[in-house]
Amino acid sequence: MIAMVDCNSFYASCEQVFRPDLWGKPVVVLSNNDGCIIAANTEAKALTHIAMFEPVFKIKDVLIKNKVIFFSSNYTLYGEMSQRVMNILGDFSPSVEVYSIDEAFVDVLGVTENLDAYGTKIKERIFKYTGLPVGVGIAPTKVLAKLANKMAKKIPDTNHVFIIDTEEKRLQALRWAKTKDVWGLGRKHVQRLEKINVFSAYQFTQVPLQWVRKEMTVVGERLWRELRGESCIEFATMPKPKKAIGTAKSFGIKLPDLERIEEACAYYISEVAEVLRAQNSCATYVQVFVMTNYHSNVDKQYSNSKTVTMPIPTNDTFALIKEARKALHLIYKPGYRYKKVGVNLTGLIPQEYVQGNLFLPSKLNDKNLIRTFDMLNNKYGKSTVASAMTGTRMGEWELIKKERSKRYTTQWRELLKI
DNA sequence: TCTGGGGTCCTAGGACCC
DNA sequence: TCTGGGGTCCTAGGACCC
Repeated sequence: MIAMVDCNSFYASCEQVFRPDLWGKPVVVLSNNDGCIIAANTEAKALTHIAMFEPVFKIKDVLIKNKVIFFSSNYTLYGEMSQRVMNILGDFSPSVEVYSIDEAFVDVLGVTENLDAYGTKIKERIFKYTGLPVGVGIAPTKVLAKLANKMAKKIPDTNHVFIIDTEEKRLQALRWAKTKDVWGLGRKHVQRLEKINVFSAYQFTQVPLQWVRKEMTVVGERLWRELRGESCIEFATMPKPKKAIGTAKSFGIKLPDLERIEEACAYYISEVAEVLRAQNSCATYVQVFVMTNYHSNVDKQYSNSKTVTMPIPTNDTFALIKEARKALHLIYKPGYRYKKVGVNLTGLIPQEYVQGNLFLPSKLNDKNLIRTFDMLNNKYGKSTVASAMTGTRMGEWELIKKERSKRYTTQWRELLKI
Protein backbone atom coordinates (compact mmCIF):
# COMPACT_ATOMS: atom_id res chain seq x y z
CA MET A 1 0.00 0.00 0.00
CA ILE A 2 1.06 3.56 -0.76
CA ALA A 3 0.16 6.68 1.20
CA MET A 4 -0.08 10.03 -0.53
CA VAL A 5 0.39 12.95 1.84
CA ASP A 6 -0.41 16.41 0.54
CA CYS A 7 -0.39 19.74 2.37
CA ASN A 8 -3.59 21.80 2.15
CA SER A 9 -3.20 25.16 0.37
CA PHE A 10 0.49 24.79 1.09
CA TYR A 11 1.84 28.31 0.47
CA ALA A 12 -1.09 29.98 2.18
CA SER A 13 -0.79 27.60 5.13
CA CYS A 14 2.94 28.34 5.47
CA GLU A 15 2.16 32.04 5.74
CA GLN A 16 -0.54 31.43 8.33
CA VAL A 17 1.67 29.32 10.57
CA PHE A 18 3.64 32.44 11.40
CA ARG A 19 0.64 34.76 11.52
CA PRO A 20 -1.87 33.39 14.04
CA ASP A 21 -3.70 36.70 13.74
CA LEU A 22 -4.77 35.56 10.26
CA TRP A 23 -6.27 32.24 11.27
CA GLY A 24 -9.81 31.97 9.96
CA LYS A 25 -9.31 34.84 7.52
CA PRO A 26 -9.04 34.59 3.72
CA VAL A 27 -5.40 34.48 2.59
CA VAL A 28 -3.91 34.22 -0.91
CA VAL A 29 -0.35 33.95 -2.19
CA LEU A 30 0.70 35.63 -5.45
CA SER A 31 3.04 34.56 -8.26
CA ASN A 32 6.22 36.39 -9.19
CA ASN A 33 5.65 40.06 -9.89
CA ASP A 34 2.48 39.72 -7.83
CA GLY A 35 0.71 38.82 -11.07
CA CYS A 36 -1.57 35.85 -10.39
CA ILE A 37 -3.04 33.98 -7.48
CA ILE A 38 -1.17 30.71 -6.99
CA ALA A 39 -2.53 29.60 -3.61
CA ALA A 40 -5.65 30.35 -1.60
CA ASN A 41 -6.76 29.00 1.76
CA THR A 42 -10.22 27.54 2.37
CA GLU A 43 -11.68 30.87 3.42
CA ALA A 44 -10.39 32.57 0.25
CA LYS A 45 -11.54 29.72 -2.00
CA ALA A 46 -15.03 30.12 -0.56
CA LEU A 47 -15.20 33.57 -2.15
CA THR A 48 -16.32 32.39 -5.55
CA HIS A 49 -14.37 34.82 -7.70
CA ILE A 50 -11.01 33.63 -6.47
CA ALA A 51 -9.84 31.06 -8.96
CA MET A 52 -6.32 29.75 -9.20
CA PHE A 53 -4.11 31.62 -11.70
CA GLU A 54 -6.55 34.46 -11.84
CA PRO A 55 -4.71 37.70 -12.64
CA VAL A 56 -4.84 39.88 -9.55
CA PHE A 57 -5.72 43.09 -11.35
CA LYS A 58 -8.97 41.56 -12.59
CA ILE A 59 -10.26 40.76 -9.13
CA LYS A 60 -8.65 43.45 -7.06
CA ASP A 61 -12.05 44.83 -6.06
CA VAL A 62 -13.25 41.48 -4.76
CA LEU A 63 -10.06 41.03 -2.77
CA ILE A 64 -10.36 44.42 -1.15
CA LYS A 65 -14.08 44.13 -0.50
CA ASN A 66 -13.63 40.82 1.27
CA LYS A 67 -10.55 41.94 3.15
CA VAL A 68 -8.45 39.18 1.63
CA ILE A 69 -4.88 39.23 2.91
CA PHE A 70 -2.29 38.76 0.19
CA PHE A 71 1.34 37.74 0.21
CA SER A 72 4.03 37.80 -2.46
CA SER A 73 5.58 34.36 -2.80
CA ASN A 74 8.37 33.56 -0.35
CA TYR A 75 9.98 30.42 -1.73
CA THR A 76 12.73 30.32 0.85
CA LEU A 77 10.12 29.91 3.56
CA TYR A 78 8.06 27.33 1.64
CA GLY A 79 11.11 25.26 0.74
CA GLU A 80 12.21 25.12 4.33
CA MET A 81 8.75 24.21 5.65
CA SER A 82 8.57 21.49 3.00
CA GLN A 83 11.86 20.06 4.27
CA ARG A 84 10.37 19.80 7.76
CA VAL A 85 7.33 17.91 6.52
CA MET A 86 9.47 15.48 4.50
CA ASN A 87 11.72 14.86 7.50
CA ILE A 88 8.71 13.87 9.59
CA LEU A 89 7.53 11.48 6.87
CA GLY A 90 10.98 9.91 7.01
CA ASP A 91 10.21 8.86 10.57
CA PHE A 92 7.21 6.85 9.35
CA SER A 93 8.86 4.91 6.53
CA PRO A 94 12.30 4.39 5.03
CA SER A 95 10.78 4.80 1.55
CA VAL A 96 9.49 8.28 0.85
CA GLU A 97 9.19 9.70 -2.65
CA VAL A 98 9.14 13.48 -2.53
CA TYR A 99 6.86 14.26 -5.45
CA SER A 100 6.64 18.03 -5.21
CA ILE A 101 7.19 20.81 -2.71
CA ASP A 102 4.01 19.94 -0.82
CA GLU A 103 3.37 16.25 -1.39
CA ALA A 104 5.02 12.87 -1.06
CA PHE A 105 4.30 9.18 -1.57
CA VAL A 106 5.09 7.02 1.46
CA ASP A 107 5.56 3.26 1.15
CA VAL A 108 3.51 1.74 3.96
CA LEU A 109 4.62 -1.82 3.26
CA GLY A 110 4.95 -3.71 6.51
CA VAL A 111 2.59 -1.55 8.53
CA THR A 112 0.48 -3.91 10.59
CA GLU A 113 -1.72 -1.44 12.43
CA ASN A 114 -5.06 -0.23 11.15
CA LEU A 115 -4.41 2.01 8.13
CA ASP A 116 -6.94 4.60 9.20
CA ALA A 117 -5.12 5.02 12.50
CA TYR A 118 -1.77 5.13 10.68
CA GLY A 119 -2.95 7.88 8.30
CA THR A 120 -4.39 9.86 11.17
CA LYS A 121 -1.12 9.60 13.06
CA ILE A 122 0.80 11.04 10.08
CA LYS A 123 -1.66 13.89 9.77
CA GLU A 124 -1.62 14.73 13.47
CA ARG A 125 2.12 14.59 13.87
CA ILE A 126 2.77 16.90 10.92
CA PHE A 127 0.27 19.38 12.29
CA LYS A 128 1.74 19.21 15.76
CA TYR A 129 5.36 19.64 14.63
CA THR A 130 4.88 22.21 11.83
CA GLY A 131 1.41 23.71 12.15
CA LEU A 132 0.60 22.61 8.59
CA PRO A 133 -2.67 20.78 7.79
CA VAL A 134 -2.38 17.77 5.46
CA GLY A 135 -4.61 15.17 3.83
CA VAL A 136 -3.69 11.48 3.61
CA GLY A 137 -4.86 8.93 1.03
CA ILE A 138 -3.81 5.29 1.18
CA ALA A 139 -4.32 2.80 -1.68
CA PRO A 140 -2.61 -0.03 -3.58
CA THR A 141 -1.39 2.11 -6.52
CA LYS A 142 -0.13 5.65 -6.90
CA VAL A 143 -3.04 6.83 -9.04
CA LEU A 144 -5.54 5.40 -6.55
CA ALA A 145 -3.58 6.93 -3.65
CA LYS A 146 -3.80 10.34 -5.34
CA LEU A 147 -7.52 9.81 -5.74
CA ALA A 148 -7.91 8.74 -2.10
CA ASN A 149 -6.03 11.87 -1.10
CA LYS A 150 -8.40 14.03 -3.11
CA MET A 151 -11.37 12.39 -1.43
CA ALA A 152 -9.78 12.95 1.98
CA LYS A 153 -9.64 16.65 1.14
CA LYS A 154 -13.03 17.09 -0.46
CA ILE A 155 -15.36 14.84 1.48
CA PRO A 156 -16.10 16.44 4.86
CA ASP A 157 -16.64 13.39 7.09
CA THR A 158 -13.39 11.64 6.10
CA ASN A 159 -11.50 13.75 8.63
CA HIS A 160 -8.80 14.20 5.96
CA VAL A 161 -7.85 10.54 5.78
CA PHE A 162 -9.23 8.12 3.17
CA ILE A 163 -8.25 4.51 2.62
CA ILE A 164 -8.90 2.38 -0.46
CA ASP A 165 -8.25 -1.13 0.83
CA THR A 166 -11.25 -3.09 -0.48
CA GLU A 167 -12.90 -3.60 -3.86
CA GLU A 168 -15.94 -1.82 -2.51
CA LYS A 169 -13.94 1.28 -1.55
CA ARG A 170 -12.19 1.27 -4.92
CA LEU A 171 -15.50 1.31 -6.76
CA GLN A 172 -16.82 4.00 -4.43
CA ALA A 173 -13.79 6.15 -5.30
CA LEU A 174 -14.08 5.55 -9.05
CA ARG A 175 -17.77 6.45 -9.04
CA TRP A 176 -17.15 9.56 -6.96
CA ALA A 177 -14.39 10.89 -9.23
CA LYS A 178 -14.97 12.80 -12.44
CA THR A 179 -12.39 12.21 -15.16
CA LYS A 180 -10.68 15.49 -14.35
CA ASP A 181 -10.13 14.34 -10.76
CA VAL A 182 -7.80 11.60 -11.98
CA TRP A 183 -4.10 12.39 -11.72
CA GLY A 184 -2.80 12.42 -15.30
CA LEU A 185 -6.06 13.22 -17.07
CA GLY A 186 -5.69 16.81 -18.15
CA ARG A 187 -7.84 19.13 -20.20
CA LYS A 188 -7.28 17.47 -23.57
CA HIS A 189 -7.86 13.91 -22.43
CA VAL A 190 -10.98 14.94 -20.53
CA GLN A 191 -12.36 16.53 -23.72
CA ARG A 192 -11.51 13.45 -25.76
CA LEU A 193 -13.27 11.22 -23.24
CA GLU A 194 -16.33 13.46 -23.13
CA LYS A 195 -16.76 12.87 -26.85
CA ILE A 196 -17.31 9.17 -26.21
CA ASN A 197 -19.60 9.91 -23.24
CA VAL A 198 -17.10 9.10 -20.53
CA PHE A 199 -17.40 11.43 -17.55
CA SER A 200 -16.40 9.50 -14.44
CA ALA A 201 -13.27 7.64 -13.45
CA TYR A 202 -15.37 4.47 -13.33
CA GLN A 203 -16.53 4.92 -16.91
CA PHE A 204 -12.92 5.48 -17.95
CA THR A 205 -11.92 2.09 -16.53
CA GLN A 206 -14.67 0.49 -18.67
CA VAL A 207 -13.37 1.93 -21.96
CA PRO A 208 -11.71 -0.79 -24.09
CA LEU A 209 -7.96 -0.80 -23.54
CA GLN A 210 -7.24 -0.64 -27.30
CA TRP A 211 -9.04 2.69 -27.53
CA VAL A 212 -7.14 4.09 -24.57
CA ARG A 213 -3.82 2.93 -25.98
CA LYS A 214 -4.54 4.39 -29.40
CA GLU A 215 -5.92 7.75 -28.27
CA MET A 216 -3.90 8.35 -25.11
CA THR A 217 -0.68 6.39 -25.70
CA VAL A 218 1.01 4.30 -23.09
CA VAL A 219 0.53 7.08 -20.53
CA GLY A 220 -3.24 6.59 -20.71
CA GLU A 221 -2.88 2.85 -20.53
CA ARG A 222 -0.93 3.12 -17.29
CA LEU A 223 -3.61 5.30 -15.72
CA TRP A 224 -6.29 2.87 -16.83
CA ARG A 225 -4.47 -0.08 -15.26
CA GLU A 226 -3.56 1.77 -12.07
CA LEU A 227 -7.20 2.73 -11.52
CA ARG A 228 -8.11 -0.93 -11.85
CA GLY A 229 -5.63 -1.75 -9.09
CA GLU A 230 -2.64 -2.85 -11.15
CA SER A 231 0.50 -1.00 -10.16
CA CYS A 232 2.38 0.39 -13.20
CA ILE A 233 4.08 3.53 -11.95
CA GLU A 234 7.31 2.92 -10.14
CA PHE A 235 7.97 4.09 -6.64
CA ALA A 236 11.10 6.27 -6.82
CA THR A 237 12.70 6.82 -3.44
CA MET A 238 15.91 8.27 -4.81
CA PRO A 239 15.38 11.47 -6.75
CA LYS A 240 16.78 11.14 -10.25
CA PRO A 241 19.26 13.79 -11.35
CA LYS A 242 17.50 16.47 -13.32
CA LYS A 243 17.60 16.31 -17.10
CA ALA A 244 17.17 20.00 -17.59
CA ILE A 245 17.63 23.03 -15.38
CA GLY A 246 16.13 26.27 -16.47
CA THR A 247 14.76 29.56 -15.33
CA ALA A 248 12.64 32.17 -17.00
CA LYS A 249 11.03 35.05 -15.25
CA SER A 250 8.89 37.89 -16.45
CA PHE A 251 10.38 41.29 -15.85
CA GLY A 252 8.76 43.72 -13.48
CA ILE A 253 8.74 46.14 -16.41
CA LYS A 254 8.99 45.69 -20.16
CA LEU A 255 12.52 46.05 -21.47
CA PRO A 256 13.41 47.18 -24.95
CA ASP A 257 17.20 47.29 -24.81
CA LEU A 258 19.67 44.50 -25.29
CA GLU A 259 21.99 45.49 -22.49
CA ARG A 260 19.42 44.99 -19.71
CA ILE A 261 18.25 41.72 -21.19
CA GLU A 262 21.87 40.57 -21.32
CA GLU A 263 22.21 41.33 -17.63
CA ALA A 264 19.09 39.39 -16.72
CA CYS A 265 20.22 36.51 -18.92
CA ALA A 266 23.64 36.41 -17.25
CA TYR A 267 21.99 36.52 -13.85
CA TYR A 268 19.70 33.60 -14.67
CA ILE A 269 22.66 31.61 -15.99
CA SER A 270 24.45 32.24 -12.68
CA GLU A 271 21.42 30.87 -10.84
CA VAL A 272 21.01 27.69 -12.89
CA ALA A 273 24.76 27.04 -12.99
CA GLU A 274 24.73 26.98 -9.19
CA VAL A 275 21.98 24.35 -9.22
CA LEU A 276 23.95 22.43 -11.84
CA ARG A 277 27.08 22.38 -9.67
CA ALA A 278 25.06 21.33 -6.65
CA GLN A 279 24.08 18.12 -8.46
CA ASN A 280 27.64 17.64 -9.82
CA SER A 281 26.59 17.82 -13.46
CA CYS A 282 27.77 19.64 -16.53
CA ALA A 283 25.65 21.00 -19.37
CA THR A 284 26.18 20.25 -23.05
CA TYR A 285 23.61 22.69 -24.44
CA VAL A 286 22.46 26.16 -23.48
CA GLN A 287 19.12 27.39 -24.71
CA VAL A 288 18.13 31.04 -24.54
CA PHE A 289 14.74 32.45 -25.39
CA VAL A 290 13.12 35.87 -25.40
CA MET A 291 9.50 36.90 -25.68
CA THR A 292 7.30 39.97 -25.66
CA ASN A 293 4.10 40.22 -23.62
CA TYR A 294 1.67 37.93 -25.45
CA HIS A 295 -1.28 39.31 -23.52
CA SER A 296 -0.77 42.77 -24.96
CA ASN A 297 -2.98 43.93 -27.82
CA VAL A 298 -0.94 47.03 -28.58
CA ASP A 299 2.68 45.79 -28.51
CA LYS A 300 4.26 44.14 -31.54
CA GLN A 301 4.80 40.45 -30.78
CA TYR A 302 8.00 38.48 -31.13
CA SER A 303 9.50 35.41 -29.59
CA ASN A 304 12.42 33.24 -30.50
CA SER A 305 14.87 30.78 -29.04
CA LYS A 306 18.33 29.49 -29.83
CA THR A 307 20.25 26.50 -28.55
CA VAL A 308 24.04 26.49 -28.63
CA THR A 309 26.41 23.62 -27.92
CA MET A 310 29.19 24.14 -25.40
CA PRO A 311 32.70 23.46 -26.77
CA ILE A 312 33.14 21.20 -23.74
CA PRO A 313 30.26 20.37 -21.37
CA THR A 314 30.71 22.55 -18.31
CA ASN A 315 29.16 23.96 -15.15
CA ASP A 316 31.35 27.04 -15.13
CA THR A 317 29.19 30.15 -14.80
CA PHE A 318 31.51 32.29 -16.90
CA ALA A 319 31.80 29.87 -19.80
CA LEU A 320 28.03 29.39 -19.83
CA ILE A 321 27.36 33.13 -19.77
CA LYS A 322 29.69 33.61 -22.71
CA GLU A 323 27.83 31.12 -24.92
CA ALA A 324 24.40 32.25 -23.72
CA ARG A 325 25.27 35.79 -24.69
CA LYS A 326 26.15 34.69 -28.22
CA ALA A 327 22.81 32.91 -28.48
CA LEU A 328 20.97 35.95 -27.19
CA HIS A 329 22.61 38.18 -29.78
CA LEU A 330 21.39 35.87 -32.54
CA ILE A 331 17.75 36.16 -31.53
CA TYR A 332 17.48 39.68 -30.16
CA LYS A 333 15.74 42.09 -32.49
CA PRO A 334 15.54 45.78 -31.66
CA GLY A 335 12.21 47.58 -31.60
CA TYR A 336 10.27 45.28 -29.27
CA ARG A 337 9.28 45.60 -25.64
CA TYR A 338 10.47 42.33 -24.13
CA LYS A 339 8.69 40.84 -21.16
CA LYS A 340 10.72 37.76 -20.51
CA VAL A 341 14.07 36.14 -21.07
CA GLY A 342 14.79 32.54 -20.15
CA VAL A 343 17.66 30.09 -20.11
CA ASN A 344 17.67 26.32 -20.10
CA LEU A 345 20.61 23.98 -19.56
CA THR A 346 20.19 20.55 -21.16
CA GLY A 347 22.27 17.55 -22.14
CA LEU A 348 23.25 17.24 -18.49
CA ILE A 349 25.94 14.69 -17.76
CA PRO A 350 27.78 13.73 -14.58
CA GLN A 351 30.79 15.95 -13.98
CA GLU A 352 33.19 13.00 -13.95
CA TYR A 353 32.18 11.80 -17.43
CA VAL A 354 32.87 15.01 -19.32
CA GLN A 355 34.54 14.27 -22.62
CA GLY A 356 37.47 16.56 -23.39
CA ASN A 357 38.01 18.26 -26.71
CA LEU A 358 41.21 17.45 -28.60
CA PHE A 359 41.26 20.77 -30.37
CA LEU A 360 40.72 23.08 -27.44
CA PRO A 361 43.23 23.89 -24.74
CA SER A 362 41.97 23.10 -21.25
CA LYS A 363 42.08 25.92 -18.77
CA LEU A 364 43.75 24.95 -15.54
CA ASN A 365 42.32 27.41 -13.08
CA ASP A 366 38.61 27.22 -13.83
CA LYS A 367 37.71 24.77 -11.07
CA ASN A 368 39.47 26.71 -8.34
CA LEU A 369 37.95 29.97 -9.40
CA ILE A 370 34.39 28.67 -9.42
CA ARG A 371 34.91 26.80 -6.16
CA THR A 372 36.05 29.99 -4.48
CA PHE A 373 33.11 31.80 -6.04
CA ASP A 374 30.62 29.32 -4.52
CA MET A 375 32.40 29.36 -1.18
CA LEU A 376 32.18 33.14 -0.89
CA ASN A 377 28.51 33.19 -1.84
CA ASN A 378 27.69 30.41 0.59
CA LYS A 379 29.45 32.15 3.40
CA TYR A 380 28.48 35.77 2.82
CA GLY A 381 25.17 35.41 1.01
CA LYS A 382 23.78 35.22 -2.51
CA SER A 383 25.49 37.42 -5.14
CA THR A 384 28.30 38.56 -2.85
CA VAL A 385 30.51 37.95 -5.86
CA ALA A 386 29.03 37.80 -9.34
CA SER A 387 30.00 38.00 -12.97
CA ALA A 388 30.19 41.62 -14.07
CA MET A 389 27.90 40.61 -16.94
CA THR A 390 25.00 40.58 -14.48
CA GLY A 391 25.41 44.34 -14.17
CA THR A 392 24.75 46.60 -11.26
CA ARG A 393 21.28 47.82 -12.06
CA MET A 394 19.35 44.83 -10.88
CA GLY A 395 16.53 47.03 -9.66
CA GLU A 396 15.48 47.82 -13.19
CA TRP A 397 14.49 44.30 -14.13
CA GLU A 398 14.11 42.47 -10.86
CA LEU A 399 10.86 41.02 -9.65
CA ILE A 400 8.12 42.91 -7.95
CA LYS A 401 7.39 41.43 -4.53
CA LYS A 402 5.55 44.02 -2.54
CA GLU A 403 4.06 41.84 0.15
CA ARG A 404 6.71 39.28 0.93
CA SER A 405 6.58 37.86 4.45
CA LYS A 406 9.66 37.55 6.59
CA ARG A 407 12.16 34.75 6.21
CA TYR A 408 11.22 33.41 9.64
CA THR A 409 13.20 30.19 9.37
CA THR A 410 16.37 31.25 7.55
CA GLN A 411 17.36 34.75 8.70
CA TRP A 412 18.32 35.50 12.29
CA ARG A 413 17.15 39.08 12.01
CA GLU A 414 13.71 38.01 10.81
CA LEU A 415 12.83 35.52 13.52
CA LEU A 416 9.27 35.57 14.76
CA LYS A 417 8.79 37.59 17.93
CA ILE A 418 6.39 36.23 20.51
C1' DT B 1 12.94 -5.47 -64.97
C1' DC B 2 14.31 -5.96 -60.12
C1' DT B 3 16.90 -1.25 -55.35
C1' DG B 4 16.94 -4.34 -47.89
C1' DG B 5 16.78 -4.56 -43.23
C1' DG B 6 17.86 -3.17 -38.66
C1' DG B 7 19.14 0.27 -35.99
C1' DT B 8 20.44 5.10 -33.21
C1' DC B 9 20.23 9.95 -32.24
C1' DC B 10 18.07 14.34 -32.30
C1' DT B 11 14.31 17.67 -32.38
C1' DA B 12 9.73 19.53 -32.23
C1' DG B 13 5.35 19.26 -30.60
C1' DG B 14 1.81 17.61 -27.53
C1' DA B 15 0.19 16.42 -23.08
C1' DC B 16 0.62 16.35 -18.44
C1' DC B 17 2.06 17.60 -13.39
C1' DC B 18 2.65 20.94 -9.18
C1' DT C 1 -1.12 49.70 -16.40
C1' DC C 2 -1.34 44.88 -14.44
C1' DT C 3 -1.76 37.87 -16.80
C1' DG C 4 3.89 32.59 -13.02
C1' DG C 5 7.58 29.31 -13.07
C1' DG C 6 9.77 24.71 -13.30
C1' DG C 7 9.58 20.37 -14.74
C1' DT C 8 8.62 15.18 -17.07
C1' DC C 9 7.32 11.79 -20.54
C1' DC C 10 5.91 10.18 -25.15
C1' DT C 11 5.65 10.12 -30.27
C1' DA C 12 6.68 11.09 -35.03
C1' DG C 13 9.75 12.32 -38.43
C1' DG C 14 14.25 13.41 -40.28
C1' DA C 15 18.99 12.27 -40.71
C1' DC C 16 22.21 9.20 -40.30
C1' DC C 17 24.84 4.54 -39.56
C1' DC C 18 26.24 -0.39 -41.04
